[in-house]
Amino acid sequence: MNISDAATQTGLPAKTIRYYEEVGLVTPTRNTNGYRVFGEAELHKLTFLARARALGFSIEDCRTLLALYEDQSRASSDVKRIARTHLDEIEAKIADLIAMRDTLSHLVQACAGDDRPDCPILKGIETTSVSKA
Amino acid sequence: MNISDAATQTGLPAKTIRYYEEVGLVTPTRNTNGYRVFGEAELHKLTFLARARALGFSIEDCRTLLALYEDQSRASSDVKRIARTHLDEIEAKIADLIAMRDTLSHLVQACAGDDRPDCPILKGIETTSVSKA
DNA sequence: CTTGATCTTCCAGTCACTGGAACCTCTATC
DNA sequence: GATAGAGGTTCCAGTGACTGGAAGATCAAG
Repeated sequence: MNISDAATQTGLPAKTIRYYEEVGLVTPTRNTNGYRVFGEAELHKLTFLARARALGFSIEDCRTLLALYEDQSRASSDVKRIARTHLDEIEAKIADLIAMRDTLSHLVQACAGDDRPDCPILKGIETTSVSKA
Repeated sequence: MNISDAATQTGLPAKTIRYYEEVGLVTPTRNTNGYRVFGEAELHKLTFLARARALGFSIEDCRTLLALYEDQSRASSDVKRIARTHLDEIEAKIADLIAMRDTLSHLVQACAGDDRPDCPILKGIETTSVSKA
């Protein structure tokens, strides 16, 4: 299986797959012509990576998760710790974004949005701070 | 006022202030010794930038907002359009993160997190996809 | 044999900083 | 005047995770 088929199968761009090889996440074999060949195992890994990335795990987290995924004697606590940490980061980001959204949506609502120069948004940016929870 | 005072006043790192000058957002004058000098106006701009960045506006958005902020004949609709677009992006990010969080928190809850290798998180990454709203 | 699609590598750019090196300037103390 | 330390300057490189594009090899079809 060539790279474009692997891309189609996994939903990842070919460029991204090459990048994953570059950083050592996958190691497809090579044909005599130099083309990458993706077998079952590599395809499986790529799918795993695509899903883990979609869940927001960093490349380094993915590297660790992939190692645990392949290690039949892993402890599930190792996986859970990584996931929990990541979950906390996601929660923190959500909280940040919600604070931003709340502040900004108030400002947007207060702005007439017409031809006049008077603008509560600009005034708000001048004076309002985003209050983190 | 030197850069470290400006940094203290605005809450921005000195490095960041230098960067803002590099990209043309502020233009402090210079002392005979080459040190940057920040007056009222530049300090005001830096504060505005710090707040706008805290609201998640990009540097390019900040550039536009700053121009509008300084333009006494601006139309508030120009500002509102930028803010609304940004607000939509924030909403989209929140939705993405919430989808991630929901998927991931289910997996974390399902995982025993002990010494055994059986791990619903890894299984979940294998099979679950993040469902966007 | 030619065309066009697909593959390869390599380099540069993205965004908004951040770290660090090398060097200059100011202020205070001896 | 020498010196130490704090603070300023520039410039270069790195971050994360790709992404775009150039230049060139290879393949499949007609």
